[in-house]
Amino acid sequence: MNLPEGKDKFLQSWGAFGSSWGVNRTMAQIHALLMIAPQALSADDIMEELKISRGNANMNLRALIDWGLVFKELKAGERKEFFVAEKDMWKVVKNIIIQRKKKELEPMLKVLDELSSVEGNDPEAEEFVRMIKEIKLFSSKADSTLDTLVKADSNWFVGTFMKMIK
Amino acid sequence: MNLPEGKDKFLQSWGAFGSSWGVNRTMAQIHALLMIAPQALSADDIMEELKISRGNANMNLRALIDWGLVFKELKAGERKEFFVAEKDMWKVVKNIIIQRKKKELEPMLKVLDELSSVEGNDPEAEEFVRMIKEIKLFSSKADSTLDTLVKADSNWFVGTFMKMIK
DNA sequence: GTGTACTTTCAGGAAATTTTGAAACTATTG
DNA sequence: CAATAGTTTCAAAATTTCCTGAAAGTACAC
Repeated sequence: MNLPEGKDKFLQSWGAFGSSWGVNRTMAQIHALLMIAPQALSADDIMEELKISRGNANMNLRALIDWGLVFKELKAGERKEFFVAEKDMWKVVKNIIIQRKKKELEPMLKVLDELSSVEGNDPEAEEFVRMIKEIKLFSSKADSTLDTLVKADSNWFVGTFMKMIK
Repeated sequence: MNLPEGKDKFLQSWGAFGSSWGVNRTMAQIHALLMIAPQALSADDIMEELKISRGNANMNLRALIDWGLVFKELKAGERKEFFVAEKDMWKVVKNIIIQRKKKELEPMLKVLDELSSVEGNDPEAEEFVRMIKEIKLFSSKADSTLDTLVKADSNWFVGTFMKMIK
């Protein structure tokens, strides 16, 4: 396979992959594009490669920066901004975990907490509270596990973890 | 908080949570409703509680059954079908992992494999292949880790895992 | 074999999400 | 400080995804 074909296939696949995980297609594609780029790209480069508007490029780049997956890079003598992606996969995944934990898991835990105080002694209320507590227990465990994972370092993960859990 | 309020809040939150993870809102809500139900519900019960159409209820119920998160239950003397959710959270998560691994992670791995054979010796092609290989390595590790996790049992996860990885 | 009770399907409509593009904004240059 | 180069914003349009409802399908009962 040659480069343009491969590149295109990667951009498509990464976009679709993101899509099915609740990340908008374009954001995933910009990320993909920057990950495989040998140097920093400008907004115009990205607009051209992905055939997207300036507004779209700008908004998704900012989101990627928020997530810690992309950085601005200023080139001496150039007025425009350039962008580079974090290329260490362990850091990429770590940042994604941190963000999604904060934006999705933690708010859910808070809701579950509130819900476990539902009153009532009919079977419906009892089952509700029982199940909420089971979900909460599980989610808290997942939350702490992710905390630990995020603190651990890359080598540990790729090297030791798999053997450990065998 | 009383039951109807709590129930509503849970259905809303679980729907939104699903949504942000690429699961359609209604599917997540049906799942939520069945998880907290003390007994099996019929399609009509679900339609009424969630104010959705028969078609919608039916399609999402089938998807949930596919995912191993919901089962049909036939009641003696009743012609209609009833539905119950898997209530063991560990099994719920395990089934979700199995399905998403199969439907999303594994196809991605296949694509990455094809892409790592891209030809070319300019810096762009070299960086492309280098990065694809890094992503593939990481993804394979994640894939095997999930395999191991799925084989492990609930007690092991909730009990030992956390201490182990500290 | 006909009626009845229920389930499934899917084309078209509705809703949610994403994208565009042009105007407003900001910063740098001469 | 005016001109230029670039970035950001956001209302409206485009697209994608989801839902509805009616028709077709299935299965049991009589």
